[in-house]
Amino acid sequence: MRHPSEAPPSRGEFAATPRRSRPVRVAEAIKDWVVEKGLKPGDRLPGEAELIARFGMAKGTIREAMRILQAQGLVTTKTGPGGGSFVGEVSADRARALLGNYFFFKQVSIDDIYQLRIALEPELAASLAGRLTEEQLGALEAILELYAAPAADATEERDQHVASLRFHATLARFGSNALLAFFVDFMAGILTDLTVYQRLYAEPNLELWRQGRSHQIALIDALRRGDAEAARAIMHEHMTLARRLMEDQEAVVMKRFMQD
Amino acid sequence: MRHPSEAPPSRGEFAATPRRSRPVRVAEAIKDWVVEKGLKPGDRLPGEAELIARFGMAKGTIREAMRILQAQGLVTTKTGPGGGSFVGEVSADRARALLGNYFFFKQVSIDDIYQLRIALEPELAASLAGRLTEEQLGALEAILELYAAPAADATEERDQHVASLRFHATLARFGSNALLAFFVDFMAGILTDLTVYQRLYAEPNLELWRQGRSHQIALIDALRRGDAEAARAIMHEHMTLARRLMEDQEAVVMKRFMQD
DNA sequence: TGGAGCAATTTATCATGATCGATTCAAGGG
DNA sequence: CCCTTGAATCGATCATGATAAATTGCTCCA
Repeated sequence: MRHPSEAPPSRGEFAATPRRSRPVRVAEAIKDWVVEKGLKPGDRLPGEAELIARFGMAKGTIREAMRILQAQGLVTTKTGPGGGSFVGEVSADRARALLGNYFFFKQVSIDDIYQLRIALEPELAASLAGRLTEEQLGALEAILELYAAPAADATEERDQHVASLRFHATLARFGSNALLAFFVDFMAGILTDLTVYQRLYAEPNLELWRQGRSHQIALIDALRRGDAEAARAIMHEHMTLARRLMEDQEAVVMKRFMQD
Repeated sequence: MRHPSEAPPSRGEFAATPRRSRPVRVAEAIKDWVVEKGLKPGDRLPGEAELIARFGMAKGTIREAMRILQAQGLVTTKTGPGGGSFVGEVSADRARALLGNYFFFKQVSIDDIYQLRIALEPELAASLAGRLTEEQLGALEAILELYAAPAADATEERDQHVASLRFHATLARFGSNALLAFFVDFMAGILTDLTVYQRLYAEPNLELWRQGRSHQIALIDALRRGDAEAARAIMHEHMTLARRLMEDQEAVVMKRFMQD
């Protein structure tokens, strides 16, 4: 950039704040630009070459800036003709992974998770009563079929618990409150990871299976009837039961990066 | 969600799966390496030069990988002697910003936020009853002093609301449940941004000021006394009041990137 | 003549390596 | 005590080539 080809047209904002590195500043400039222009997911961003010209910076710098935006899930980029960078909606999976990183070094106990589930899941259930299509109710019932019979061994038990958590995650995704849906889904995700990677729920537990399943059957019924208060009460009991049965388990903490 | 079927196969070396770009693969390798070694925040990572040698890749590739990890808040990097890259704990601010990106294109109404606040904040208040030091209680009371008198104009009104939200954010940070604390803090952050950037709470509202303040005073008292149920009830009433007064406001949605 | 398949071209991003600049800390000299 | 100097390390640039994918266009057979 110390060359005659230097072209600093729209760099007035940068010169003032050399505090952060250039790629970071470029990334933020692009973010602001997207907001300003009101671009939507799928819209094209300028290509590498144009950005290089626009910012008057080297290719590597621009590429690092795009990596930042990619890592945050804000843009996706394709190679080839017609390729380039595009505005991308942050996926729920990526958001969960990024948030999971935050909790990596924090101490989060099973009981912490259940304190939240008890507060949130009944609210979610109540808000969905009478608002689900038959197709959606059918999807929930299909998940229930995955553990129609008690588990025979530890492996089967684990799979059933993952399926059971998918029941809650699915319910969450049906919700119209994106915030509530995400939080519930996030916690189901944590528990799924713990189940799969940390051998949580290692012991088959007939009592949890029987009562949990009957709760979920009753819940679907209440949702179909549109009985919000019943749905809330059932979910509350369901969560309270699960928490009680979890008390035996060790207070495992999060100790792994959730993958994108 | 991740299922056992898509568990990482033989990702021992990179050449096997060129599905994702090299920088991404390097970043994940470093993540895994950190987990494997059980490194803690502040621990040193290999320098650029060593990573170049270790992975046999070009400097730019390594740098892009580090940018990815920096964007996720997982590493920080310093120049100069003794510099290099270090494992970094993801800050709450960054986590809020990253999660905020997820909701950027989602429709989130004020009512959605309050549905969650009503469910969570009382729970937080109850869990903190009798668990705060006098210093912490003093910090809360200090915030209260910032709006001891009703606001005179719109600007003052806005500042008072930001301070009021900081009351909730501060309370959240005192909590021992990191999950609950983050969620409450996150929503206070959203409302703060809406207040500052979108002229929410534009009209001085004497009723909200009077009742809100008396609620918070009563809440501090209950917290000091260690009366969990009273704290829960007061916070619930406080949130319900706020939601009711919010119903007049338009159902503004999130439309801006929260800054890092 | 038509068109299905395949290879060459085109247009992007992706990756490399050499080189120079900027920043930081710490040790010595005024 | 300041403050210059120097070494270590990341930061940025440039030129060049590699790789990937959509398009073009050509061949060849029915």
